[in-house]
Amino acid sequence: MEKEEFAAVYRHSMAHILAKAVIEIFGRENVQYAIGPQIADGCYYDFVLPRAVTQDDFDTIEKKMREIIRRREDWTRKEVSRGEALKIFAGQKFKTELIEDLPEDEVITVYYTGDDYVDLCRGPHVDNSQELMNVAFKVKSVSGAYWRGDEKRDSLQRIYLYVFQNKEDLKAHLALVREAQERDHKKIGPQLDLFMFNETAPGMPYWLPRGWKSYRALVKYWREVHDRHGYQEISAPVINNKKLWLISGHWAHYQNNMFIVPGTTMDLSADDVMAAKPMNCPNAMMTYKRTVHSYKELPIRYNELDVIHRKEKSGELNGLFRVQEFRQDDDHTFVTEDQIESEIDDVMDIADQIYKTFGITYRAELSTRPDDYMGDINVWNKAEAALRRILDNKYGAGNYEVNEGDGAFYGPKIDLQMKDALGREWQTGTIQLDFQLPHNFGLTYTAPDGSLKQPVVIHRAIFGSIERFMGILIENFKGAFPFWMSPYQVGIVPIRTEHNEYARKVELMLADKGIRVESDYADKNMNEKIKAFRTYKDPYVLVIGDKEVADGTVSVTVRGQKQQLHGVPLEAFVAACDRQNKERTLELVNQF
RNA sequence: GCUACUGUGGCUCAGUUGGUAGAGCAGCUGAUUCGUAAUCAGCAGGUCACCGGUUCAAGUCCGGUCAGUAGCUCCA
Repeated sequence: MEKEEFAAVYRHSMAHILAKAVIEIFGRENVQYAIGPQIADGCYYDFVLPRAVTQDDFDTIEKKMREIIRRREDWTRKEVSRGEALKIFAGQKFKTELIEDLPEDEVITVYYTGDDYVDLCRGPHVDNSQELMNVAFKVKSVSGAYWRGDEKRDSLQRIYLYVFQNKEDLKAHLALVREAQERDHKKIGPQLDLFMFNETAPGMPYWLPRGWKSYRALVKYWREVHDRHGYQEISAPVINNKKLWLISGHWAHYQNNMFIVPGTTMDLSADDVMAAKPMNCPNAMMTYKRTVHSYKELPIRYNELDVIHRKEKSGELNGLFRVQEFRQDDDHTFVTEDQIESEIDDVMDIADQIYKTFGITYRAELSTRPDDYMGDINVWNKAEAALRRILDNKYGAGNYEVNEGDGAFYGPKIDLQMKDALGREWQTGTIQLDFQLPHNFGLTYTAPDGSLKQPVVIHRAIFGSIERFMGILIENFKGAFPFWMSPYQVGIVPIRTEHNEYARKVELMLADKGIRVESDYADKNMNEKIKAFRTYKDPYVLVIGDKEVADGTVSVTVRGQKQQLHGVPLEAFVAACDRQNKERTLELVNQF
C-alpha cells in the first residue's frame, strides 16, 4: 500500500476510533456525531455533546482510544438499503440528514467497529483495530464548527487529532509545529520592535521605526522593479462619496465590509455619506476615465500602494495575516484584448523575479468561468485560452492546478501560492482579468478604425497585501531578514568612549552608501551593546577598539556565526555591504 | 459573528481556601573603563484590560464589555 493511501486509511479509521471513544465516554444517548474526515496531519470529528470538551478531557479521550484499539475488534463493511440505514442511525439527526441527501441510486455502506459502533462511511478502513496499534496519535485541539460549514446551522464541537504512522513521524511533526510557533510573527514582531497593535484600532498595525525601515526597503524594491516594467504609480482618495460605490457595485455587494463615514447630518441614508475604500479599483477606473485614450497608449499600468480598509468580523483578525487596514501592491492595467497574453506574461516574469529574491518557490493556479459569469462568452473563452497558453508554456500542460468555475464573476484569474521555509503555503499573488468594471464605468479607447472599444482591466498583485507579506517574511526568515531588508543592517559597538570618533567615521562611511547603521556611543559595558544589536538580529555587529582605530579596520560578527572576523579593512566591509544592498543577496557575505 | 480559552508594572512570569500586589530582565542613578550573548550596588515603576455585582473585604467569586489566542465561517 502506498504511504499516502495508507495515511488516508489509518487517519480516517482513527476518526472512527475517536467517535467511538467519545460515545463511550459521554454515553450513546448523549452524543450526536456528524462527520469525521482525515486532514493533512490527522483527522477530526464533529459532535454535539452535553457539555464543552476542554483540555482536561484530552487525556481521558486518548486513554479511551488506546483502550478501544487494544480490543482488536474487527471492522466490517456492510451494504444496506436506505431504509435499513435510517433505522441503524435512528435518533442521529446528522447521519439521518446525510442519508436522506444521498442520491437514489447510491450504494449505502456502513462500517462496524466491533458490534456496538457503526458509522455511515464509504471507506476504506482497516480490517481489524490491531492494525492501528502502532499508529501514533494525540488530541490536538477542540474548537467550534458549524454543521456543513453553515453559520446558521447547528454549532458543533470539533475534536482534532494528530495522526501519524509511527511515533517518530508524530514527534517530527510536533517539532515542526513548535518551530512554527517560535516563528510566529505576532510574537517576533513586537519582540524586534517591528510593529504593534492597540485596542483602539483592532486589526490596524502600527509600524514601528524598525519595522517601517524593512517595510520601506520592500516597497523601494517593488517600485524599482515596476518602474522598469513601465508601471506608473498613482495615489487616490482614501474615502469617497457613496456615489462611487454605487457605480462600482460595492455599495450593494460589499457594504458590510466597509467603514462608513456619515456626513454632516449623521444620517447614513443621506447623499453626503462617504466610505473608506476597501479596494483601489474604482478610483483607478476614475483615473483612467479622466481623458480619452488611444489604442496607441495601451497598455496603461496604474500601480498604487494606498491604504485600504475592510471591516472584518472580530474573530477573523489574525496578526498581520488578517487586518482591517492594509496596503495592497495593487495595479490596474488597461489593455486591448490582444494584449492580454503578453501583458500577463510580463506580470509572471515580475513575479518570478521578486519571489526568487526571497528564495521562495511558488505555484500558479488557474480559476475559470463560474456559472454566474458576466459578459460575452467569446471574450471569456479567448481570455481563458490565453491564460492556459501562458501557464502551458511556463509549466507544461497539466503541470498546474485548474479550479474549474472558481473564477470571479467578472473574469478568470491566476492565483500564485508561495511556499515558505516550513513548507506552508500562502496565497499571495493574484492576476485577475476584469470585463465588468470597464463596463460599469463606461471606459473606452479609440481603436485604429476610429471606433470606441472597451479595454480589459487586469488587476494584479505580487505580494497580495504588504502587511500579510511582511508577516510571511518575518516567519519565513524567523525575523532574520536578508541584508537589504533588515531594519538596521549594521550595529556599531565602540569599546570605550575614546573609540567613538573612529566609530562615527565608520558609521558615516556606511550611511553615505545608504546602509542603515545604528551605533551605541554610551559609556557602558561593550557586552550590553553587543547583546542589544544581536537580539535585534542586525546582520553585522562591528566592534571597534584600540586595534581597529590603529589599523583602520573593523571586527565583524556575522549574524548566526560565533567566530568573529578581525582586521577587516574598512573599505572592504563597506564595499561588501554596498554590493549586498544593490544585489539584494539572500545570504550574508562572511568573507571580506 | 460562533465555540473554547486568555488578559497582573515595557518584557517574561509568581500570587496559596477572597484579607486590599511580588521576582527576574529592561529603565534610571552611582561605581567599574572594560576585547565579544547578562560587572556590582542603589532607586523608581502596577487604578491587577474596562464597567457593574456579591461580600466587612475581590487580582482572586458572578455578570457584562473590549482586546487577543486556537479553530469555524469569510478573506489579501
